[in-house]
Amino acid sequence: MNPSDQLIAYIQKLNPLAEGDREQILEKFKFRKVKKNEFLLREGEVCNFNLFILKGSLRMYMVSPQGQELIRYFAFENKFGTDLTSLISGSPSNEYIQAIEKTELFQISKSDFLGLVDSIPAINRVYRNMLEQAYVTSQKRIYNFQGKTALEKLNWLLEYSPGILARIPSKMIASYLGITPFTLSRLKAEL
Amino acid sequence: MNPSDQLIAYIQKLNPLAEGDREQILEKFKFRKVKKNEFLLREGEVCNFNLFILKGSLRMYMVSPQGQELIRYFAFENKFGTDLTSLISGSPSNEYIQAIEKTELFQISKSDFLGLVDSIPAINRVYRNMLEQAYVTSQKRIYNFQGKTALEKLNWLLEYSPGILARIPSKMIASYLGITPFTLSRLKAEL
DNA sequence: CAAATACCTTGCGCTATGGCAAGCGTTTAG
DNA sequence: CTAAACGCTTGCCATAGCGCAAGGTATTTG
Repeated sequence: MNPSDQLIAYIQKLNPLAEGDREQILEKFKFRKVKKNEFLLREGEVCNFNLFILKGSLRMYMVSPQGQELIRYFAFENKFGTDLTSLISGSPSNEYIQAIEKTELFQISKSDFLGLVDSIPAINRVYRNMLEQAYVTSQKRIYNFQGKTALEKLNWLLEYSPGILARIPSKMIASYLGITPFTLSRLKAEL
Repeated sequence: MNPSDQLIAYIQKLNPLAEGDREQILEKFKFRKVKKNEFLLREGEVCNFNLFILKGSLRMYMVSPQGQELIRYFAFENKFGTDLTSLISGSPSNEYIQAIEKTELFQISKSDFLGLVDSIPAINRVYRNMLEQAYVTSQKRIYNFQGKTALEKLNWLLEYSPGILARIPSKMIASYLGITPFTLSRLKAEL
């Protein structure tokens, strides 16, 4: 499937498009290839774009005062990704967004995106869905990590995202789970 | 300050009210007193209301499959509180909402609230603020708990919510922090 | 292709936190 | 007002997970 069809298919799963919407939408989304480890956003920058991932994966993370990377989210193909907090507020981001693999994506500026949100009902629905999902996802993460052992957290991750261990460096999985790479390595040995 | 003024003051801090808005708003919010430990929502029920707390406090929590209570949020005076996930989706809640203290609040039905969101700009702003805050709060919680020790989590809580230890049972604080009451008790002894 | 780099694993000892039991103080309810 | 219930503390022991160091493997880069 070509990139444009992939995006349109995603949108149409949420809401049908009216005559002419397709062109209006595709006009604003810019295709972009990013290399492995390339940054799309760095701490301190204002996030003024939204991304739709076609192929590959990104990670969103912050760096703690002690210099430790804390991963908040892995974004794979057919997901929108951005730093919502910075996007909404217009304030500088606390996060980095970085490609984990060689990645292909569509990028749209904040103003173009918000324009489409207002003018095209299907995109309005996409945005609402993003906000709701973002909230629900973070709630789930809180509830599933609360007082859980490393093994329980790992099992939870593997359940809703099987195969992730083979795709993403263990180091990053550990950071996402809030455990050390050592502990993760030992757990994997017992699976 | 009387309850009506308290609510109106809260709203006006976000956005000014137009002529006649006050009456329209107050008409829809019902004053309600709840006893300590009284439930406002139970797991399995659909959350079709929004609450504004005038006095007292609520807790939102879920019960894990192992029967453990996991507290997500404490809501104090001058805060809106609801189960956003259930409210938005219309699906049954995974949470309980319970009064921690004797509490006075305003309750508004989902439909009345969404009506005001559409008809009164200031309320629209209130809702947007709720959504953004909800998301930002949960992000903060994730980042501040990730790989942190019990003491670090406690210090973080005390910083943004000093005095909470004197007001809320330790048991609940422990549940919120994801540690055992025993550990919390020991930490308090060292503060 | 080779050297350098990054990543993963594993062993060892240590510490923080959990689990449990007992005792105390305070709140609740008849 | 009293008994029961509940919540908090504290001691003791068990253990999960961390920190560090060393060695092996894979990946990157020139």
